[in-house]
Amino acid sequence: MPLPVRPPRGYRSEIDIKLSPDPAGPYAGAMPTIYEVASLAGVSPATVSRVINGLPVSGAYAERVRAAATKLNFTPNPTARRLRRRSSQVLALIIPTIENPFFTSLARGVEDVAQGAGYSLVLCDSDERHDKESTYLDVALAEHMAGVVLVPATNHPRLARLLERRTPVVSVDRSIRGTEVDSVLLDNREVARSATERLYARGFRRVGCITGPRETETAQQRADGWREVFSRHHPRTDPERYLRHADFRVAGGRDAMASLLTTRRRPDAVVVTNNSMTVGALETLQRERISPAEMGLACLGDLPYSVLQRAGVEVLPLPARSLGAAAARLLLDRIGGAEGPAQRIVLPIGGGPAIPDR
Amino acid sequence: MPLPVRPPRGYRSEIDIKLSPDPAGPYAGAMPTIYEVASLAGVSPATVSRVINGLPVSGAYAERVRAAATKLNFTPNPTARRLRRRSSQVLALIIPTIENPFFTSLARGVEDVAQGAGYSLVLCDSDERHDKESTYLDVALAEHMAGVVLVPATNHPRLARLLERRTPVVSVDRSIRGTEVDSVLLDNREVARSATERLYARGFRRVGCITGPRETETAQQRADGWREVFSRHHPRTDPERYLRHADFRVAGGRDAMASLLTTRRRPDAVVVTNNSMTVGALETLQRERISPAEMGLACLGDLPYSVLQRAGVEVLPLPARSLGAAAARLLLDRIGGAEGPAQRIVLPIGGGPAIPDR
DNA sequence: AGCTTCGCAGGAATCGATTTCTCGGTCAAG
DNA sequence: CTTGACCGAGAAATCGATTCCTGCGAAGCT
Repeated sequence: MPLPVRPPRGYRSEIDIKLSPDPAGPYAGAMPTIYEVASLAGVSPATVSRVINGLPVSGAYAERVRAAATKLNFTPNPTARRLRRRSSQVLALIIPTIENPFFTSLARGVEDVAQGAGYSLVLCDSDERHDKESTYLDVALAEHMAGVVLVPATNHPRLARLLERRTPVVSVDRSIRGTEVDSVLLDNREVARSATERLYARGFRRVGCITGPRETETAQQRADGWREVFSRHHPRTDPERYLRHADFRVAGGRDAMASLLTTRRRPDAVVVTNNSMTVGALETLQRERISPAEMGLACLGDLPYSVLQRAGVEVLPLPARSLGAAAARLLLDRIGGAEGPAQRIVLPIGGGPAIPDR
Repeated sequence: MPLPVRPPRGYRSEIDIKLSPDPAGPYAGAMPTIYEVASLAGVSPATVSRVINGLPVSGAYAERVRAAATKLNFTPNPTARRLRRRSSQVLALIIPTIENPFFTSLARGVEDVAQGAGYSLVLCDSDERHDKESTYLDVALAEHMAGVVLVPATNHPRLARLLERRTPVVSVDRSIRGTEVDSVLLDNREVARSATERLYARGFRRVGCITGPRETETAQQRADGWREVFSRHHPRTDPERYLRHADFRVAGGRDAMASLLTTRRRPDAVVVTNNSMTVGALETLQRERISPAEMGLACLGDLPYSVLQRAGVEVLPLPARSLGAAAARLLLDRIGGAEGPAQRIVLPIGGGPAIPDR
């Protein structure tokens, strides 16, 4: 039985023909390689590789290889494999902040699916910054990641190089303009509409809105949904008087609410378009000793531990986990070779399955 | 000027001597390699490597290489580098759940430091499960990660193989028994003591305690701190009557509080040893319509957005971010080759710098 | 001037797996 | 019985960077 060309690592064969382990060497405790498995099984490394990857190998050989691999507790070195294959079993997930539970839920959704399909996940926090986002996209490229799930921090993430290399990218929660990329989104307009309706249904007379930055798509869509219902109730009032743009953070919500309170004929209820800003809005209300009856609040998105509910806030949970799961499934499809134009999946907001299970 | 031995990828040189780009080939859009840089600079790949890694190279050559690298926008392929060097610039952070803000803050702390030192971070969620934790540890091993920051899900994480390979591991928040591993911990006993004292200071007469699982070290230590103060106030009472073990989750806190309420001569205040259980405890109290004055609560750890504070809970914030940062610094020291016995860093709870800055 | 030393760049081996190519052997058809 | 197709395993190239080793040339020393 011929030995592999290269002596297995940790063995010396230059002068001694007899191969002997070198336990004092720098490789003590290292993982076995395919060469060691091949040598133990009395086959070539190529055959071991074939067995591992399920390529046709005659039964007897396959059995010997499997036995040897088990005995040595062999795991293929993912780095070597990645170098050769030019691809890996790793996905990147880039979120704007790990500290908002909405995104951690989304991350769970992605992870569940990735995990189930044998992929690892690298979680990256772009901190809502274009530069950090770009850096992580470069990392994904350099690391030959199999795909990227991206919650874009800006309207124009730097995807060009990634797409050139045909690395699948799926955007979640926010879409990307001008680039053909799959996306999984919420029906933001509908959620906002529904939140506004609920406040009117509860008897409030004039419902204002606090939304996110002007240039952010989700913020606009949610404001649009509110505006639609508002205008129906107050056809002769300019809705913009009752709309505030903030930054999707606690402090922004705080200030926006303070500003709304000073409005002439101020609103008696407010739709706040994300969870963090609602916390800020609540803070202002509590500071001003304004009760939930005097000023109704609706919040798009949830905060765990029912904080908001307890304060009398009308909460419209968003399916963050489903969003992540759907994005991951779409990404895996593309990685699996699915062709066709970029898809745009809009999740129903009422709960229910994200996309049909397979 | 001799050409490199291997023709650069994407070029053919078998029949034509003239090297010409092959834009239709499968490598369109691929990243440049060190061979291409070498060829453009008219030097050997070895020299390019030296320049990139800051090894001594004469000025003129170095300049040519740098120019070529810049022109081609060259980034060394981390996979190839990792294979050769048998190590990477990636850290793993394994936390029990991404959905507890305590751990996301901790993650931020780790990330800040890692990022600053040029390391990437892979965030893994063990879901408090031994098997998932083991899997991630195996991944860290196989991926040649530079080090691991671990919040152990169990008392005996399977670190053996990682340590054999001399991969540095730092445990955070919870320590590991019987294994020589650096750890960064909180003074759990002191935090609990302090929380208990505060409730007595506020005038409560009998302070009970809800802590985590019996076999969890942090749960024990925190219970010990409470027990110490309790026994000082009630020398002739068996503290165990006023102690409940739950599971560190919301439901556990809910049930434990319900159980405490039925105690003969029930407590008029309770120290709850983590944030999630406090939410559960609050739920029970609100369901029973028991006011904050009737039943005081203290919580070890924070929940963002001041939920707890608003409910009259005495909150003792824990320095999660510092914990993560300190762990990361310790890990980077070890990666940098720091020798010596395993360290055990206990952070002060009052805030202030985690460990002296350098 | 001759010899050693030293610095520095190139050649080639190397990391560990995958994959193409090659070739010996088997079987079927002529 | 010979020849061609085919199957399957081994040999070797390959992925892209690092690093050991060799050797050239310049500088220093006697």
